[in-house]
Amino acid sequence: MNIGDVAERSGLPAKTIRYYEDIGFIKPKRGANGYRHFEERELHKLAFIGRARSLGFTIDDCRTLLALYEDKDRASADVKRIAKQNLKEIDAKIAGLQAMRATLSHLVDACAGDHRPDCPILADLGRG
Amino acid sequence: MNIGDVAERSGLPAKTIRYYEDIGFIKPKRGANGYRHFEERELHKLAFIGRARSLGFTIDDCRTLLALYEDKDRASADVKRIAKQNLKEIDAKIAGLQAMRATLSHLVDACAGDHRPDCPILADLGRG
DNA sequence: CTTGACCTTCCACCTGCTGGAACCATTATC
DNA sequence: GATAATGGTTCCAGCAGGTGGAAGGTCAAG
Repeated sequence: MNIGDVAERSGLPAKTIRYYEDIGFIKPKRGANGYRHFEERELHKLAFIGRARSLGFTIDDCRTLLALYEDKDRASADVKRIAKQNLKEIDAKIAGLQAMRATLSHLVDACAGDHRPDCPILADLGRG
Repeated sequence: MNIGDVAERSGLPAKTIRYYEDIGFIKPKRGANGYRHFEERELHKLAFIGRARSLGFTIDDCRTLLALYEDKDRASADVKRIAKQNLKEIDAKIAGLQAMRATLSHLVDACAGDHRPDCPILADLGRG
């Protein structure tokens, strides 16, 4: 497979795949023309990383997960620990966004949204 | 006021204030010793930006909001439109995180977390 | 033979700061 | 007056996680 096929099948942009090679996730062989040649195994890994990233794992998490994934002797406890930590971080992010949403929503409701210059949103931002 | 006082009173790090000068939010006068000299007005603006940032507005949003804030003839409708757009984006982020949380939480529950190598989290990430 | 899609490398840029080095100014203490 | 702590200044580099674009090589079709 060339990079374009892998991009399509993994859902990752070709740019990103090259970047992932840069940072050492994959090491595709090269053809005589210099083109990267990917095996199923690499596609698989990239798809793994793509899913992990979309679940909010950092690149560093991915490295660990990948190592665990490839180590047949690893304990599931290690993976669970990382996932739980990630879950906690997601919860914190959600809570932060919800607080932000409440404040903003309150201000939007209070704002008439008409053609007069009076605006509670700016009044709130400018208080103090 | 020197930058340290402004940092304390606005809650923004001095580094960030210098950065905000760099990108043109404020233009403090300079004393004979080269020190930045801030007026109340600048402090006010910085606090405004700080609050807007903490509500999830981008730097670019802040520019617009500040312009509206300083324009006594602006309509509150403009501000409301920006805030509503921001609210939509916050909602989308929350929804994304919640979906992510559901998937991950499900996997964490399914994972025994013992010393055996069998791990549903990795199994899920590696499917396909 | 040319067109166009695909591939390569490299370098810069994005957001929103943050850290550090190297240096000057002010103030408090001895 | 010397010294040290605490300000302030500049500039340069870097974080995550890529993205955009230029300049050029390659391949398959018509």
